[in-house]
Amino acid sequence: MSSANSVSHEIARCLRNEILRGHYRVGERLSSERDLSTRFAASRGAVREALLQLEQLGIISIQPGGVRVQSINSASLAILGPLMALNELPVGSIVDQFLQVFGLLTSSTAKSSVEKASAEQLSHMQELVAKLAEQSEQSQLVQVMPIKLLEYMTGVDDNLVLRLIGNDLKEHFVEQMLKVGVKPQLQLEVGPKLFKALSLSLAQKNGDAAAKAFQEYFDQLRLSVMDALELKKENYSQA
Amino acid sequence: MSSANSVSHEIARCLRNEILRGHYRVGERLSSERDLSTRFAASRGAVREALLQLEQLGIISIQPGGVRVQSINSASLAILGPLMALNELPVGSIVDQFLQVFGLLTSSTAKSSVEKASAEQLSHMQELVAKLAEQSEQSQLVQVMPIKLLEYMTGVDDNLVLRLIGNDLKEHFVEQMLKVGVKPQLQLEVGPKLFKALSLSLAQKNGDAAAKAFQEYFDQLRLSVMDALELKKENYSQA
DNA sequence: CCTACCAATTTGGTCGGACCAAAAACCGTC
DNA sequence: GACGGTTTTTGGTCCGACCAAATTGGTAGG
Repeated sequence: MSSANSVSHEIARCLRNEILRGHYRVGERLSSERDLSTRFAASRGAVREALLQLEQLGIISIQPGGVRVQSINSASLAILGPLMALNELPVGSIVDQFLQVFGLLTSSTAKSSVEKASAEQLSHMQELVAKLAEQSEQSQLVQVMPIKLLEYMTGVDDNLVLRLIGNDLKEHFVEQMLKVGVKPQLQLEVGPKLFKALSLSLAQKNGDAAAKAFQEYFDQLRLSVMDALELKKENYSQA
Repeated sequence: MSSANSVSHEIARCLRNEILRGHYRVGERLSSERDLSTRFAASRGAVREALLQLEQLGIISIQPGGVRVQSINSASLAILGPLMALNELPVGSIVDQFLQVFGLLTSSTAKSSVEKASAEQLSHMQELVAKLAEQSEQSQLVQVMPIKLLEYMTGVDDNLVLRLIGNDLKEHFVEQMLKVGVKPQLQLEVGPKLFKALSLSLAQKNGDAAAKAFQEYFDQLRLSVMDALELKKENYSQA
């Protein structure tokens, strides 16, 4: 990112959270730029830049006469991150939905990439999978997700639309999960099972098999993440 | 949208197109805000607001010392629209990729919504399908895509992540295709086939069947759209 | 009492000039 | 040719001002 600590970004963050938390009703007018500049003890220019960001996120609509709050349902994908970062703990349902979609896209990418891959690329994927399998045997590292492999597959698939969605999804989510410190406890056999299935599907250049392997993996991951979230939640309520 | 005809938006549009057209190399420095304000005969404030928009799109990075161009691969999903609107005719490969992903997400939505739907919702979907089938028999209207049905299914599914992706995808694409005037000539039996399959899957509350129906429909649609694009392309090169 | 219309006010959009801190560019030195 | 310090450039912010469009509020008419 750029200067995320600038005044305008700070104002944007604040207003964004207020809106996401439901402090305003849909269609309601926000304070005027001048009032906001007073409230935040900032110049009107800074406020304008902040509002412009929120407009790009699709949560407000700037028009002569006033700034109006829009429904989150009509927002841009980029609000996902802020939405999940709202509370100390992301809302479970959204995380679940996220993993569902992410799994879907990942499976599709896997299928496509395996089918498109050259012999050379296939063997490189094999290498990556082997390395992952090795690591997973030695230690249950932070490395819950075979990100490297995924990125490589994304490159092979070369579907810009898919890549762009992945950008927004990853950027605003993965880091968020890591920050919260959710460490899903996958069943021990889930990882190796994925790698074995992947290795096989690569050897056979079977895209559907690769897709299915990822799909099953993500289903397990979803369950684990939800469990981990539950656990965290209890800890919070105790503290 | 808001005041899309404002100076700052106009500057943003111009610079955006330049970047997307590859007038700058990745990492290259853009002109300074002051120089840009001279070039566009605008105030520095307007230029700043324009740059801020491009930053939100993820195609530039603003930092003290200079504005740098970023790779489109690391951009946000929101550049899809502008990317396709670059030339009179959108690039075929992107349209293809788009329809691929859109079909995938639609199928997923269909599956989920059918499985989640209440009896009431199911019957409403049946109605919509019936209405569509009726229309498709009478006339080959503009109505290539059962948008109404899709929106309703999205509502039933109630997956925010999916909905947000859909927002960005639809907003920037569907209107674009309509503007260009691409009218895919679907095989006559494709539409009715979809409706029949959908109706059946609804009656049986079979999500997988609904998903499959949409998948096949989109596969056909993809082919038709690509053909239509080819045709348009030839017309252009003749003119 | 409600409606339609008109004026005053508010609001966003733009401009110009100014200052600061950080980064980049430059240049002399070793 | 490489290093370190100075100068310049660049983004970040602020202030005050003007315009046009939208909102608001009051007024006259039904």
